[in-house]
Order: sequence, then C-alpha cells, then structure tokens
Amino acid sequence: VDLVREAGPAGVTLREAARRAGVSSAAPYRHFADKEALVAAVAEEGFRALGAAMAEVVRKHRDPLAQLEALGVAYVRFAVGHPSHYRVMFGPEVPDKRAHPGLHEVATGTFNALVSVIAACQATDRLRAGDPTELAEAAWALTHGLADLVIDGHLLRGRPAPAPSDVERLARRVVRLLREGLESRS
Amino acid sequence: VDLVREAGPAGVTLREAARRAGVSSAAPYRHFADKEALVAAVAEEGFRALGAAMAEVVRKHRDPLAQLEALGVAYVRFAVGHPSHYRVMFGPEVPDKRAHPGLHEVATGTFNALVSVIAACQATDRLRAGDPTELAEAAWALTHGLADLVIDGHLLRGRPAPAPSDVERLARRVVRLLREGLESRS
DNA sequence: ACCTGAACACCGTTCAAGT
DNA sequence: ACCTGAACACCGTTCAAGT
Repeated sequence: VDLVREAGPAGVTLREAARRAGVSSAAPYRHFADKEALVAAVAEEGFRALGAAMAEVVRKHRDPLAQLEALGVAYVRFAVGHPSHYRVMFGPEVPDKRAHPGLHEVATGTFNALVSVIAACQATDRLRAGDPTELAEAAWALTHGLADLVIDGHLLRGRPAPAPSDVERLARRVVRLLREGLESRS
Repeated sequence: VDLVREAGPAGVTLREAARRAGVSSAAPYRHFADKEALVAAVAEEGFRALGAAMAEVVRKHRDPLAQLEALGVAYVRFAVGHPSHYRVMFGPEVPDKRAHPGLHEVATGTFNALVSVIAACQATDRLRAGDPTELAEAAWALTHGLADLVIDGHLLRGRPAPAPSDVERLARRVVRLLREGLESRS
C-alpha cells in the first residue's frame, strides 16, 4: 500500500515489496501466488477504504437523495485523493476480479451500497421507478468516468494536483445533471 | 498497433516492437525518445480512429440530439471493440498527454467535436442552456466510465467478450438517462 | 512452515562503434 | 542518418537447498 502511494501502480513490484519487508526476492511467493495476487490484495484494501468513506457519507445524511449526491462527490474525492490506489483498483493489473474472491466480494459490496441508496430514493418517490441496479450502473459509470478523467488530467487540467474545492464543484455539478435525469418526472 | 491488439497494453514492449521490425533492440531509440513516446504514438492512432468513427456518426444523423445519443453509443462501442487500444489511450503509460503534442491535439479535437454537437442541441433548444463544455464533460465522463467498467468486466459480466448487442443496449439506456438530465426543462 | 541464493528469460536504456 | 552489440540495472518466477 505504501508502495502504490509512493511509486504509482507501475512502482508496485514484488522485489521492492520484498526489499521493504527485509526479505529475499523469492519470499513473497510463500504469501502470494504471483504478482497479480499481491496487487489484488492492495486493490482490496482500496475498496475497503472506499467503502468506509461511503458508509461515513450515508451516516451523515438522512435524506436518501442527499446521500446519493454526497456519495457521488465522495467517490470522486476518494479517487482523486488516492489516484494510484484507484488505478490499481480498476486497472488492467487485475484483469478479472472474480479470480480473487476477497477483492470481488468487497467490490460487489461497494456497488450494492449504492444500489440500496437508490432503492431508498425510489421508495420515497424521489427517483423514477425501474430496476435500481440499472440506475446504479449509470450513476457508477458517471462518477467513475469523472474520477478517471480527472486523474488522467483531461478535466481540471491544472495538473498534477487539482484543488479539492475544484474537484468538489465539478463532481457536484455533474452528479446533479444525472440526478435530474434520474428524477421522477413530475 | 498490432502489438497492443494482440498482447494488450502490458505487451507493448520496445524490444518486441523492434523484433517485429526486424531490427535491433536499440534501433527504436532513433525514432522514439523512449517507450512513453512509442505508446503515445499508438494512443494517437487510437484517437484518430475514434475521431473517424465519431465523424461517421455525425454524418449519419441530421438531428443534433440524435447525433449526441449516437455519439455516446459509438464511443462505448469503440472502446469495447478495441479494449487494449482504449486502455493505452487513457491509461497511466502516458501520464501527461501534453508532453506529446500530436496526441494532445487529436484528443482535444475529439472532445471539441462533442462540444460542437452539444452546442447545436442548445441552439435548437433541445438541451438546457449553459456552458456547452460543462455539459460535454458530463457526457464524456458518463460514456468513458461506462466503457471502462465494461472493459474491466464490472458491467455485463459475461466476460471476456460481451455481445455487441448487449453493449449497445446498455449504452443506449445509460446515455438516455443523462440526456434527460440535460434536456431543457419544459 | 518459511526463507535464501542462484538462476532463467525477460525488460528499458545507454553508448561506443560501425556503414 | 540509421543501425548493431554489448552492457547495466532492473523485472517476475522457479527451484533446490537450508532452518
């Protein structure tokens, strides 16, 4: 986890991890099947932190629609705040998360938390009816894309570190646009 | 370009490229400053192909709102159809596109094409007023996120190759949700 | 059970040297 | 101008051998 923060996704290396543990280059193979398994463990840790941030947001707001909007902003904030970690969570280093049960489970759980909030919005007639999973997919795609584009420097080009307030404003604006698309038509 | 298609982003290697060109491992350094420059050239080629696909879509539809929706679907279709290429276009291998003028220019041009279509929608009162660039950012984030999640196997988990018709349906549904958020309020 | 040391087949990159 | 050959400092991974 330190490695990915300090050296980026490309800097995560079995040999360097072993070095930091004060152990030989072959030792990691007693604990991880291969490099992908190591990276999967780092990604899992990232999803756990993201899940905690999201739970915190849900706890902080009572109105489900406010929760939904805050979730979107928090998601982007997390990604931009931990770009390397976020990259590892979604990058090609772990081509299929289902090969790593722990990772797959926590990633699925994160998504399900979003689905729940959306369902709560529907229950109070704040969002249109329909499969909440489908609405959640759209919401996830939007925030994920936003996060990725910011991390990549396509949005908010004041690279390398856009101000948190700018991120917040952008996220709030974009999330609101989608929310209006999801609202129950009056 | 062949390499990225056959071996994925991780398979793009200066030495292998040299091998395919029937040339020594050091020869590429006469043509590219380093590996990043090589990858940037591949990414640029990808943006050019994406731009061509988008121009084709615009040509095919007269109504700007129809163009916008078709652009979203075409974007996702391109990404899912050329996942490795797409990854290289947005991945961490090229950390800052501005370091590669050709790449930066064609990427910017692609985005501007989207802005134009959105402005056309606004001109005919089909979309809400406001900075078209800001609406384009939201639209881009949505389709980019959708593409990324599908490529990563988070959506349409019938991996590794989701049926084109499923991609189409998903993209159309999600794009429509955002479009309704962007519409001029009646 | 956990680790080491050495080895193998790869990288990206540099640099003198060739034509 | 373009390329080669050899070298350097790195990888991931394996495997016999040690405790």
